[in-house]
Amino acid sequence: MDAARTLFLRHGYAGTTMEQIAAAAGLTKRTVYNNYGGKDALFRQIVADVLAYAETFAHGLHEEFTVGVTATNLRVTLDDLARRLALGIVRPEVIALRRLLIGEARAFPRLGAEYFDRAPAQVLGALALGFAQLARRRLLRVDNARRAAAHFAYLVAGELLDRAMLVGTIPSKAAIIACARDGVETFLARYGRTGNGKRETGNG
Amino acid sequence: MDAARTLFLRHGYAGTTMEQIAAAAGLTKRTVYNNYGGKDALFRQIVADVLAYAETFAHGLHEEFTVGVTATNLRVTLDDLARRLALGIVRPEVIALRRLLIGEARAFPRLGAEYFDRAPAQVLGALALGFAQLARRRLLRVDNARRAAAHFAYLVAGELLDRAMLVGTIPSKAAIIACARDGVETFLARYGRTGNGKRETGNG
DNA sequence: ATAATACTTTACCGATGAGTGCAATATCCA
DNA sequence: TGGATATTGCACTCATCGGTAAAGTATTAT
Repeated sequence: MDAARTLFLRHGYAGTTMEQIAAAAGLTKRTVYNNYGGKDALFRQIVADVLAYAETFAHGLHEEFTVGVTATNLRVTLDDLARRLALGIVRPEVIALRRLLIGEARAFPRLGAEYFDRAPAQVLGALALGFAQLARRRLLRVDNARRAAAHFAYLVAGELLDRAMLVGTIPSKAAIIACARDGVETFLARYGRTGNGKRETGNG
Repeated sequence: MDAARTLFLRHGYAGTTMEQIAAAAGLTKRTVYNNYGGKDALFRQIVADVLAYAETFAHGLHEEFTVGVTATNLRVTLDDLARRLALGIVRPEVIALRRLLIGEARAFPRLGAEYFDRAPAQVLGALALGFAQLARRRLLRVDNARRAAAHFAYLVAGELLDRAMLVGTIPSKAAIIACARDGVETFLARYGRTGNGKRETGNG
């Protein structure tokens, strides 16, 4: 399984042969067929495993996100959250998985949607939950928590993600952190209560 | 060429055979080989053509973007720009092209980067140019025009694009317009001069 | 020891599809 | 009409790769 996951992520579905998988695993093609029942099933199982792992990342974001947040440390909390989010999204394995799922979307039409529901959507859900809580505590001004979550996520990582998906190169850590911080800046300009952001918006 | 483009975008590179292309074009496989020299060359040429077309869309955004903009119509101008941008990005052909390039990134490593440079980067460049002009005319407060352009673009279309890429479904026009308008809202909260981003309630 | 199970080896099948050779035929232009 | 060029039809090669067959070999439990 480890061998298959590595090979699929590195060389894609069509670019990986069952013999390569068997060789990398120290097994024989026949054994792989006996245990995992064909390339399709093997691939699906591996994707399912990776998705389960990706889900834990999404849930991990919710931890320590709302507890202990005050008006004074809100910005630094969001900065930290944004940095973790951006660094998590543009990780090479994540990009490889996304590219893999998009590339095999015709052969496996369900997997892309399943990934979206179990990773990005979970992240957005966790963010929305947190923002709603912060809004209830008057630390943010959020009318539509879900929309705010999307704005946060794609402000912070949208460009990096898009570029990484198309170009295939992972941006530098410094660039990621800069994007994250500036994304929070814009986020707080709209959703922060006056006094949180660097500047205030004309409130009506 | 038309036949090949359609087939490649619809069924992918590996999912399209030279015979299908020839049949769709009313030609013979042999003739296609005589004129276009193999599947690789044909594919590259088609992508090049589509990229040239995509570039015109990017440049088209710059038109009527800065001229005639005043403090009073800034918001509606940006709303219109955002709507055009979002509608342009999530068009089925665009999504299909992006998925195609990502899927074939291993066979054609350059094409993804070339697409990024000729379409999204051109859009970001045009936006940055326009925002810089508007900042010079004191209609926006933009410190980093390039970053502002990225924020604008991915606020407006980031989530739609990401979802479309993974799930493969095109969002409804109403959803696109709502995203565009709310993205402008957040954009103006940071980059608008006080008095432009007035209404932060009653979205959707 | 013995029987059941799992793994290995090697060879093979079948399908697919890119690309080619070549002679016959159509099309076009002067 | 004649000659150059483009197109066709068809059979063919070559390579890849998923998947299978069958017989032999290790492992393990009882």
